[in-house]
Amino acid sequence: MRKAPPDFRNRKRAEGQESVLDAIDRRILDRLQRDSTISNQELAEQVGLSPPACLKRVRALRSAGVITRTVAILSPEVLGYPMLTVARVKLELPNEAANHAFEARMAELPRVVQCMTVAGDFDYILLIRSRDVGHYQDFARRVLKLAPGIRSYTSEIVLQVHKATTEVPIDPT
Amino acid sequence: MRKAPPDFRNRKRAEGQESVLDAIDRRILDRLQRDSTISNQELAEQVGLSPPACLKRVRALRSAGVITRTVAILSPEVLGYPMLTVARVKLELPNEAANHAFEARMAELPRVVQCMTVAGDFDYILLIRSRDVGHYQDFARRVLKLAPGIRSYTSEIVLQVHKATTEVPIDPT
DNA sequence: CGTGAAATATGTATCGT
DNA sequence: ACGATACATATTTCACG
Repeated sequence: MRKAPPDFRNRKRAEGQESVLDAIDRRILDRLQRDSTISNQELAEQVGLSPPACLKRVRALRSAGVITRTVAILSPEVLGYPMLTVARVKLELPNEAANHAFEARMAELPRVVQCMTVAGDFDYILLIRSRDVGHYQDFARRVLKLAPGIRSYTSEIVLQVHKATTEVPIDPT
Repeated sequence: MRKAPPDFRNRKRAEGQESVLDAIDRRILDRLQRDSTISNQELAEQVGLSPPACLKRVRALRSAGVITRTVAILSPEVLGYPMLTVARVKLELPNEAANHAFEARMAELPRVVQCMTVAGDFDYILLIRSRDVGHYQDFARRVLKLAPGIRSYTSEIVLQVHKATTEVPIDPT
């Protein structure tokens, strides 16, 4: 009972095709993931299409889920969250209920910007935004120490972010 | 001979003020970091301003560096990069030249989506996008094993991304 | 997919508070 | 200094070939 669009346009697929995106689609995506403030006119010109044709493709790319969303990226520093920490969490028991509870908790905390499971230790890796060290310590105590089913955790303070891109490789690199 | 706006509007600052953003600015940022496809008209209505006044604020927020950029977020899965890996790298000698060379190398590799230095071990943490396990192994051999000055590295395969937001906390949480 | 026209949004100027 | 109204310009978007 799936309802989402199963694939992108009626291009050749199901043949083990690697991608259903043609060169123009890739150029559109390349531009938009760098800067989506450009007008559709400008974009159309850059990719060699008329504005309506370009717009149709962008909309198709959206509804197909290739473009998941379009957002403004804000400066954490200016907004008072200059600190970034990588935390690793180990649960007591990796059972379904405990995992789900933990993930739901992380989902609702704005300071947790990333939460993922990694192979090997049945661990979570978190990226956490904080105002300062005290603010982080507060978070660690409130959320990590007291959270149900947490066995242990480690924190690593990020000294410098050298690269943090939202871009996904497009060309067959 | 400065030309860029030295600070954000002529609000009260230099008084050790924590922030120069008022409630309306925060509402603008809140909307735009969730979805920047809304028109300025719609945004203006939502924040209770006239379209020109709203536009002026958005532009000011941009040139002040509060909004750093506006981008389309693409689906790594659809684009053929479903795999995410966290790598930790330890350099032989944490000298200036080696660090800079490594950071420059990471900056130019599209598959490296994040690169940061963490306290404690003078280490790097990388987040790497790959097509599959073989593709990552290839990367690890070419980039991590053979990179000059690398002492050791570990890789952790991300099984599931539960949360990955580009949003920064706005309200005084 | 392109062209042309209608609908809509953006951007500017000016005035008022 | 900031916002609102009104007007001009530009872009988005629809219908059609």
